[in-house]
Amino acid sequence: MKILVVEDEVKTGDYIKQGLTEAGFVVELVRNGLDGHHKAMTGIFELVILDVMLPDIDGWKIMTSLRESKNHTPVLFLTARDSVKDRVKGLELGADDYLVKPFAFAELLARVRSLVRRGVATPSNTLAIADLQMDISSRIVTRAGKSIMLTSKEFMLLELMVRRQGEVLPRSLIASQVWDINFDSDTNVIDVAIRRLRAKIDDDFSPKLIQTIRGMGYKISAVEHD
Amino acid sequence: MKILVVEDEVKTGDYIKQGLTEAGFVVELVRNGLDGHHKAMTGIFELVILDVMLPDIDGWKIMTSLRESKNHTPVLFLTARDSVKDRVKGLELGADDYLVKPFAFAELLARVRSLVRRGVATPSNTLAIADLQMDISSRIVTRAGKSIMLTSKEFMLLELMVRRQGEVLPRSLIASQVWDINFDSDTNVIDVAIRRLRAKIDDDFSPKLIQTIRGMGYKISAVEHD
DNA sequence: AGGGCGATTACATATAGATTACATTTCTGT
DNA sequence: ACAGAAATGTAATCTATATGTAATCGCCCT
Repeated sequence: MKILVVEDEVKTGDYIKQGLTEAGFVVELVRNGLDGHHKAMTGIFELVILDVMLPDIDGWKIMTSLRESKNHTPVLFLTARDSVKDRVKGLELGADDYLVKPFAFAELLARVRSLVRRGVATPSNTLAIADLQMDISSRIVTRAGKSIMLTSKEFMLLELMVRRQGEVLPRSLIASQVWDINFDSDTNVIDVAIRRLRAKIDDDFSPKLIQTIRGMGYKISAVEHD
Repeated sequence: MKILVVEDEVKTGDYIKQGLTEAGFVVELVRNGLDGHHKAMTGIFELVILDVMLPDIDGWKIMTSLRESKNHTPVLFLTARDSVKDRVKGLELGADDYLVKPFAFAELLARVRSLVRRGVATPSNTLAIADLQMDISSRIVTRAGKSIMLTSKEFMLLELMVRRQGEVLPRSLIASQVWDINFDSDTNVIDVAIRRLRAKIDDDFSPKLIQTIRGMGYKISAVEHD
């Protein structure tokens, strides 16, 4: 659930980042159009929040360029007050929604949620695998009926794995989705995080959900392999 | 809770906003139909006050569109003259009330209060969680039968949390719903407010209702976790 | 058997939130 | 209009803990 925010105003950017992070998203904040464009093109984001007014490349160009290269990541525009033209223009270029500054956070969150939901198949806000259940909005995780408290990182990690259950997730993928993108490879945060997660959800009595695929990464699945 | 006012006449708009703010509501004022419509659609408002006569999209259209997309936020119309046709039209479209301009502010306030209290989400005007009860209109809160006096901010905060019990509410969301904070992330008003609320409703004897979800926000729920 | 990968553990540190005291603003009653 | 009280916001300090780092262990695998 990664969101890219391209915003040059420091305060606004920080505000958005913090808020969305609290709401459970992984947020990457970039303060200029060039980097923004570059990052957006990688396509690993589920949503791009784009300020129209940027010092270098403006929001429209990024948007246009994105769509030209068949990138259909939902885009939410931030426009200045009193520029109805801008909003119309944005929607014509293929933006999915817009927001007029200044805005209340609740409003941003509402829009983000609706855009993200549209993109991904999340009918309800609960995920499950075997006897493990996770409710995204209340952040309650249960295994065999017993409720489990997870920390923020643990929760994000588990959410990612359950969303893509059955797949083997390379460390690099996990790193880019749960941690910040530029990641020095000589760290073992992920291993440690997995360890901590296992300690909480895979006790000795039930079948192990998290498997290690040596040399490849980690996988979560209901059936145990040898 | 939050009220959206869509009104193009500057003077009237400011007047309404100021009055309602003084009456303890959080008010968002928008001066054209396009933005008004857009904002109303987010559904974060408890009431929408709509001027019928707007330069771009008129009030009826906004209303209709809102109802078409299953948005049942109460709507209060402001009409220019007392034409029975208009009144009927409005009510047919699903408006909840109307007011003829010019009006005395006291009158507006009375209607607003009655609409807000019987909001869709609250068939009765009491909310409850575990052994805590809150009567919205009389503003009486009791825990285990014992009545508790809350200040205005405390009440709004609790009301928000109880209305969305079980959900984790990010600080920024709380800020935008209970305070009129938009871009001021470096304040700890919310933490302090929570502290004060806890002191009143979560004593040492009964199970704690308000939980802190580190890095995420706060949540109110009947069941305690470890 | 040994090289490499992952598991495990202990530790350091950064940070979020709790708490408290104080300042300021708003309300109330005369 | 004023004084005093109550509510609310600000700031500083304290505390708990989430998370990252690094060092060591263990065990597959060819």
